[in-house]
Amino acid sequence: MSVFKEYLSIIQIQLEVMAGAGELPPGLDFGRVSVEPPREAAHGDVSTNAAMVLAKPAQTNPRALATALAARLGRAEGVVSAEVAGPGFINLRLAPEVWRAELGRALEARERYGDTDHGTGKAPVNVEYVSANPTGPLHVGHARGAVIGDALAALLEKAGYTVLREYYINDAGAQIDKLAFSTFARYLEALGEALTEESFAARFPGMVWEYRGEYLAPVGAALARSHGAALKNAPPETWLPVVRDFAVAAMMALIKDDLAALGIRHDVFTSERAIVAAGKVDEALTALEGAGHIYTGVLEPPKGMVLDDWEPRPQTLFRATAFGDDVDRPLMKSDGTWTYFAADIAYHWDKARRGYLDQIDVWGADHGGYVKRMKAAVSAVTVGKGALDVKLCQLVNLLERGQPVRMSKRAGNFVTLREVVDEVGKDVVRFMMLTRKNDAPLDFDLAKATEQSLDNPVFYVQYAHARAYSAARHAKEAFPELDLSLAALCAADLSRLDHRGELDLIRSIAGWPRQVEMAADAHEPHRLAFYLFELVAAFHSHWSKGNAEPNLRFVVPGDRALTLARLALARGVATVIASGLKVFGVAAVEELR
RNA sequence: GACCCCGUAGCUCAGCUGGAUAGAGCACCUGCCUUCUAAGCAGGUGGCCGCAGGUUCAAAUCCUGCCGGGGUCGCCA
Repeated sequence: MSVFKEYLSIIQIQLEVMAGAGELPPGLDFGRVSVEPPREAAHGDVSTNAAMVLAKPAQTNPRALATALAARLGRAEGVVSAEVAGPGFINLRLAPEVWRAELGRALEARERYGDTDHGTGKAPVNVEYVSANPTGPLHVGHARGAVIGDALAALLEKAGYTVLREYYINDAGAQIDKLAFSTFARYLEALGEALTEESFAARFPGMVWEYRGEYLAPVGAALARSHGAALKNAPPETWLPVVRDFAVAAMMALIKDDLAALGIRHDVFTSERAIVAAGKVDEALTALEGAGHIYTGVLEPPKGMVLDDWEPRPQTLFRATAFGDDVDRPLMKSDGTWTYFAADIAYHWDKARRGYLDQIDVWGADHGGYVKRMKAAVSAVTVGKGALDVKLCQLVNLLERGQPVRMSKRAGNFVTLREVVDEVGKDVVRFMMLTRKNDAPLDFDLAKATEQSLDNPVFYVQYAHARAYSAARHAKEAFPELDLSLAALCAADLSRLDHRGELDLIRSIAGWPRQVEMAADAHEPHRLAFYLFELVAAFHSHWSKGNAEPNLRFVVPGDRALTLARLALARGVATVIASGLKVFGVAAVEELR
């Protein structure tokens, strides 16, 4: 339990007492009462809005209620002072022991510090991310969704939720046929029959050679090795299913390798084709039909757009408008096969049926137009019990010293995720992807990402972690026999930490559990990056005070007890950094090179 | 035309489930290395929070309407 939650509960108890004494009407809802650090540190340690949110329902004025409550809180354990301020805030100043005790808890918890039971007992959460089409290697845009999804999953787990990480393989549809044809071209090439764009078009009328990248060459060669020339002169009907499966398997292997290089893992890979083949689309849609959410109708063309080939046509439609969407959405193509949306409904229905009513999808921003209908669908298939949150990831602008790196997927020379990871390392890629909120565009400068300076937040944070351990190494020189085990640090006399900068640092550390909870509630892992940045800045700042005032250094020759206490503080900072970096999947190093 | 995202310091962005005097980095200016890592720190300059209304004790935050940038728009995935 964080310090803030602890005092929230103390405040609630005092409010109950006041209600019992007739000072407040019975049955008030304390749900909006919050306890947080005041914006200005000068105002105190923790602040509550209790009087302001309860004044109206209690039919009193905020300052009067605040005064009465503050009088009681002033007598609570650990409270040094309780003051009414502004329109009715109550600012509490807590005894240093309260904060020092929290530092002790952080040390004992180690990387698990900040873990909460916030999500314990709640519905398990399904986080779906990456879900790139298996038609080629991942590029940097995919990396963003991958990292955000992975970090969000870890964050939710830290907050006590049960989480399943899932990847939806879009292995059905026209794109996959194009992949198969493109692979077949490479197969012919491997057999000595290199195609040109013209000969490809002549041989496969109506099909374009979509995926021209070199990465399919080894797949074509492997196909030639395993099937020889057997497919060479067969008609497409014969080889298509074979090549399709072969190519998809090869692409998924490629993608999983790319993900592994980034340290991303999934618990479950679900195939779109398997969903369709298992009849789940029919099942899901039958359920929707039974509920009256499906009908045959004619859609209006979108206004303000020119669509030459628009023909009004009766279609099978999902009544998405009943669930907040703008128009009803088609489920069946004119050739009688399901639309992508229909399969996706079945997929989300399947997730819900597996027990995941709480679903999160991480998508690229180009899918923004799809959000409402999918939320509508989840709402419909779960009969209102489920909820879908969609995190849209904006573009990543890849830069090299401020200049855009050209990316052209068509020419087949787009910058792959693998290239970027090889150049700057997975930790850097991961952290950088989390330094912006998902719906803001992200500039990713390859040169800055490897710089060791304040420009590079990854370095700045890791540097602080390394510094904390560096202090311990130096302490070993001053006190060769000093026991620096975690147990010894936990047993340190923390009351020696009484400098303002030290107490500020402890308060920052103590804010970590609250940050985790807020970030988890908002489904926004990037918030932790900003918090870590602030914590680390405070640490560097305090550290540097030792330059001018040697008595503030972490290692104080001649005072082993003080040194031990300060090393405990440094370790506390390192603990929170490690705890945060673990959520991000980034290594916390003890030494920089 | 509709829908979604964005608009905060010269630049890149936090803050947005309403709270006190709106923050950080970069850039620019001024300081600090016989030193536990100066790979850093301290200070300064810099704001009609896109515009206009509304709700509220309280609005950068919520609502409405505009303006500007991006994305998407039946049988692509």
